[in-house]
Amino acid sequence: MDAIVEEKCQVDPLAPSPDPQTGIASSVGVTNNQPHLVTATNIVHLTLPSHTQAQVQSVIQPNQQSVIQTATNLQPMLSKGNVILVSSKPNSVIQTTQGNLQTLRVVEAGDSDSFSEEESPKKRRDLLTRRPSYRKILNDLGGGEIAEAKIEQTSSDAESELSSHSIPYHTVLPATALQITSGEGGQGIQTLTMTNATAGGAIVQYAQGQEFFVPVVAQSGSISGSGGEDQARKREMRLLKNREAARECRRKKKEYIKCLENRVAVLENQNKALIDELKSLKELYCQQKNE
DNA sequence: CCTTGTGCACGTCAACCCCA
DNA sequence: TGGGGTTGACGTGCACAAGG
Repeated sequence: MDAIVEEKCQVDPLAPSPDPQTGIASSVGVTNNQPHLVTATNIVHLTLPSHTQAQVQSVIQPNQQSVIQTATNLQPMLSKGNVILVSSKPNSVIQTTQGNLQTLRVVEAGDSDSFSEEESPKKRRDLLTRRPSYRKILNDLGGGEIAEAKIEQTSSDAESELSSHSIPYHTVLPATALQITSGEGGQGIQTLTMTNATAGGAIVQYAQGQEFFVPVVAQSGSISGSGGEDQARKREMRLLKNREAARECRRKKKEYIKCLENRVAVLENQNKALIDELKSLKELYCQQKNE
């Protein structure tokens, strides 16, 4: 049975510069027995040769110590000689619910992602002071493709509606809501809601939050094209895109906050485990001292 | 049942950033 | 350097719970 490492939050959003090059895929590996690492959207699968399965919650950060937290004891997986590369930071921890801190041999994961002294001051300052956008964070998380594809599709929908007019010009949308059918046998009836009806047209919104812009129909059947109306149309397009962008931004922000909360939980557990370990080491030390 | 407070999602504006 | 993307700020509407 393979061990599965599930990444809930791979990159610390507060890290100065979550370099895409230092993502989990490039920073985790095992040299012995050639385990297999696969990254998918938000999930990292770490396949190890051992016959164990572990659910792992981890926070792996490019410039900080990293934590891998498991629900089961990882001891059988991490046989002697295995190496986990956790970014370039030493002192990373694998923590289990049993409180077992796994001993790791941490090696350098390469210098390409490290902060070289020769880094240009400007770039360096940027990396230190600017918080990355949610987009970058999500890209680093690996989920950005979906979000971006959605945006792209939505905006291209709007543009293609404007340019190619896949909705016939003579289509009249008299109500504020109507239904269309799609699919076979009339399955998938969708409700269209018209919002923001203006002189330039109306935004038509249907089920799952997707929208497109329907230009107003002139008597002649052509899109009204005077300068003022063109301005209005451009404005509607801008508003539509910004509306969609704001929605996406909020979604990313929520994800970002979840990520932070997740990290807090993991770090709290790590802290607790380290305190326990320190305590037990102290006790051990005292015992040996008294002998 | 009505009012009030709270949380959430949304739309819009404006400032900033990035890239061609 | 202009256009477009991103995101903080602000206002609004809606849903829901609590209290009178």
